[in-house]
Amino acid sequence: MTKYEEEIYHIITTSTGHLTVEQIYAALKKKYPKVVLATVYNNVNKLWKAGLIRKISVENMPDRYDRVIKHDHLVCQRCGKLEDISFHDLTASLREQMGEEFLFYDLKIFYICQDCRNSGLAG
Amino acid sequence: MTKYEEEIYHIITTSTGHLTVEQIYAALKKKYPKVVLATVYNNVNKLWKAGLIRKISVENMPDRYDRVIKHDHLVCQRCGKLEDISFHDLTASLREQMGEEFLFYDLKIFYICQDCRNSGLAG
DNA sequence: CTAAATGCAAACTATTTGCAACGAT
DNA sequence: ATCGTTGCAAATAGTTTGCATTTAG
Repeated sequence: MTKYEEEIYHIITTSTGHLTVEQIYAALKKKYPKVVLATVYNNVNKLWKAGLIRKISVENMPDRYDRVIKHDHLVCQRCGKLEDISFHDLTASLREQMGEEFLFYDLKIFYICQDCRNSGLAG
Repeated sequence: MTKYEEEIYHIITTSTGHLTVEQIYAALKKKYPKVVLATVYNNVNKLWKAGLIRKISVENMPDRYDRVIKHDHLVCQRCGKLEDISFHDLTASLREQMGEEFLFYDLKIFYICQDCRNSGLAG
């Protein structure tokens, strides 16, 4: 692992923030002011292809990166905030219903987070 | 509903193909050669905001559009192909585990489709 | 020395926006 | 007349690529 790869991996896996490339870039820049965005993209892709980090795509937002340990996600439909949550594992049940092996599954629950519910705009 | 809105809605809901904007555009152009891409984007967004169609984001591919009737998705990790599948409904179980209401959930199962498994490149 | 990683700019893909012209009330 | 829709071009966001330079083994 190169310096940046290691650092980026560290940033992603120690944050609970489900960071975007821009956010990783900003964090990395504090320590290495000369780094450029493309380097972050390159490294994030490398880590992802190596299976060391997880990529999360949500409609209408930039991709975010996360630890690979198995867990599900709660997505606020209003502000886009992402939180980890671990529901009962579905692997066995899904495999049985499918009648076939699969690689992994991705479960997202969309809701309105407490912050958004509080900050008015009822609905 | 305008002419295009209606037509686009029709294309999306009668296809099983989980079409991208480009594909919708191509289909629409056969009937209305003068339509432009931006119009497809605008209408697709309008339909989506109105809750009439569903948007599907998968890592590393353009968004696709689908019917709104509740169902899950099978995604081929290799070629990106998307298929519908309906697993046992998880709503009650998730709500119970969450202890809170949510809007909806999104379940994707990643696998290698038969076509990809056949066409060599073992693994 | 060599191969891989980085900085940088340019390219590219997907998508959105501004605006003038058009079309349907 | 008015207001939303369309065509069109330009802008933007997110991401990838090519290449010369730097860095690490």
